[in-house]
Amino acid sequence: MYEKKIPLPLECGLAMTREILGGKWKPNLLFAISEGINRPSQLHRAIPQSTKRVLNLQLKELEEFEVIEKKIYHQLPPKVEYHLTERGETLMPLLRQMNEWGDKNRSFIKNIILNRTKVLD
Amino acid sequence: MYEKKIPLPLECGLAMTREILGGKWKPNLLFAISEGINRPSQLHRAIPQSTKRVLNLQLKELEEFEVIEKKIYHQLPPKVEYHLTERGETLMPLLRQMNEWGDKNRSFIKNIILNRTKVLD
DNA sequence: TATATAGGGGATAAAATTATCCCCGGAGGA
DNA sequence: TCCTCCGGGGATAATTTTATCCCCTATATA
Repeated sequence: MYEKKIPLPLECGLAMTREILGGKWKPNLLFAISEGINRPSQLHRAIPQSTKRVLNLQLKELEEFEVIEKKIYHQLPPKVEYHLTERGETLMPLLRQMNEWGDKNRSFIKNIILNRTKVLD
Repeated sequence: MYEKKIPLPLECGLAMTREILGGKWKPNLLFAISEGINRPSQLHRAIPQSTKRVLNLQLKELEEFEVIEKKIYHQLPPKVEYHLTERGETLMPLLRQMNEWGDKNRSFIKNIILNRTKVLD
């Protein structure tokens, strides 16, 4: 695991939340898991822009902070499931709000992004 | 401005919100501005872990997405104020929730972070 | 035998974000 | 004259995060 050289401010609530939800795919993973997409391969299919590898890394971090838990079925073929913990459930209202805000403002943001380069020529 | 090589998924609400709030100091800036800390120098004093430079960059991005607006008083010495736009106001519930969640879970997260290295020896 | 599925990770490259350094103009005070 | 404050930014380094590549076990199926 990567060890930060610049420590994060442990007194700041915003920084704490950022530490948990800051990963690029973490909100999507949590959302998907909350919707019953629990197995690694399913999650990868649900988020195909990412990679197995990256998703595994982010899942591991979510697990480290006990926001999700990993159930390993010792079978062959192997089976693994991720589920939200109680702590993880408390994040869902936040995630839903994020998703809503993004949806409501999408077209506006989209325009700004798409027009950035076009304005210059 | 940096131009992304990997485009962000414009269809995803979560990604949209991340695009706006993802910067390291953006939540803190918005929070501070909402509390009446409006001038650049004040903001820097409020967030001394960061730098004028970095704060300026992040403020500019927040401005680009019309989450804050910049009022320039053409005076000497110069005076500048940032204020939330209506769009920016709609982010505040989200930011407050982030802050609360982080506060409530701080001690737990703190322990995990602080014990990471200690466990190994 | 070859390919697909399930699960996984080490090593390294690339991308993206932050930080640092040092400079600018102009006003005011010691 | 020197230092402080207000505002700002270019250039570049450093840090941090993601992505890519390729390999692993084992079962099942064409």
